[in-house]
Amino acid sequence: MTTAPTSNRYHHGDLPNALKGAAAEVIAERGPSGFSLREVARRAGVSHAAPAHHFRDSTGLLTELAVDAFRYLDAAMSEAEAAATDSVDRLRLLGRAYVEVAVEHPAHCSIVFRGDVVDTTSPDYQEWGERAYGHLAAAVEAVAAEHNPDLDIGLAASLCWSAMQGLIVLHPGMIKRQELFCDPEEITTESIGDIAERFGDMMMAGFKARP
Amino acid sequence: MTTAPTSNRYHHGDLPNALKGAAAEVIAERGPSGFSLREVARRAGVSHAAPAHHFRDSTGLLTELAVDAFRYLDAAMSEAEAAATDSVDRLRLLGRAYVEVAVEHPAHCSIVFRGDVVDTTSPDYQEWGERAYGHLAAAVEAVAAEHNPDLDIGLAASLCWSAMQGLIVLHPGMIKRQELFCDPEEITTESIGDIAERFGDMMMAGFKARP
DNA sequence: GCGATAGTATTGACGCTGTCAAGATTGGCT
DNA sequence: AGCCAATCTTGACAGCGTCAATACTATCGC
Repeated sequence: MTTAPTSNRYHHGDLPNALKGAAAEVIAERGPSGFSLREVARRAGVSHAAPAHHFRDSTGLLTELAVDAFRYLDAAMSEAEAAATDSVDRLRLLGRAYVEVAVEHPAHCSIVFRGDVVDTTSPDYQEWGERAYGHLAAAVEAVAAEHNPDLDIGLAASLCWSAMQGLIVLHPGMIKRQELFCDPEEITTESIGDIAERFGDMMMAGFKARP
Repeated sequence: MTTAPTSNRYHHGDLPNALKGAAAEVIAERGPSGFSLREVARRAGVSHAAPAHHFRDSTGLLTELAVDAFRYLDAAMSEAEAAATDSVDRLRLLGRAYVEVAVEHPAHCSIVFRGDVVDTTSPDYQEWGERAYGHLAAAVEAVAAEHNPDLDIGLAASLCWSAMQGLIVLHPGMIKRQELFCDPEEITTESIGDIAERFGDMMMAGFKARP
């Protein structure tokens, strides 16, 4: 965005971002296992060894993508918070935001917790991951303050995150299952965002319940 | 188990299972991205092209592993059902069973929903997946019958499955997070199975709540 | 007993991959 | 101007998945 249209210059201009974009494209098309540094370099119009100068190796590039996933999450969650009317609505919208980021950035989100291809010990990774989690924990805390002071904040936040992450992973199978095992008439066209909200409501009913 | 100890016979005896075992080993050690057909063949003591005669290609082998994941799940869930005292306990134990299968068979479970490396349209995959889901849906139905007839069975079952699947994926990060951001004294050594049960209780509090 | 046959495993080849070392090109600083 | 550091290319190497061709073996019909 900031630099000129590369053209036939020896220096690319903004190769790191071009590579990240190409990588996201490849992974979105073929899945994480279809990713290859050489293919990414090809799409960015540079030689096969160029990426190594900006990202040490394939793990370096994928780790940057994972951090970007958290950055997207952070941004979307901030927006959701601004739009919320109360604490319950806020948590519901955070859930929706989470899965919608996964829809918008499938490549980033498909590798963000893949410890075998991402360096999860990277400071950036940990910092931005913690930041995203912070949104969730704060929202759960607000719900607890308002509806149930005995709620285990950490456990409830983990449950929310797990449910949303699981939903993202399982959703394709849920669709396919509907087509295979359900009557055509009872097939829902409900979006994943709507399911996320309903998940949120179900969990929050549990959060409010006192022992 | 059924055949002789291979020794120096030209024919292996039970190569398919040997290959599956070796594949599970490699994936458990190095993650899905570290998997390679040639390494698997090496560990089974056969030539690099031998696997192709039993599993068409790497997707074929990994799909078999994914189906085995569902089989392990089916077995563990059946056991859990037998041990349960009531409908709520049954659902709780199913959750524990799910994550404990993932602990016992990390390789199988790390690829079971990876559509890019597994053929999720395979009849075996769909049949055994549906069977595992059946345990969960039936247990949710029992809870609904006893505590809340208005409960959306499908949604609640999906939420349970999502939460458990998400827990498995996020648990390593949860551990690391504790070490990084928590006071050493408030670090829990709670097992993933215990967390699964507490997740279950939290969700069930929501299932019981009527609007 | 014996040969045909189908099943099982090997060998070798191909193009693809990640990574490293060495060299070429460029922009900017002194 | 001249030099340096950053950037990119080229070439090489071993490892990978997959295919075709070949070797070996168990078994069944005779």
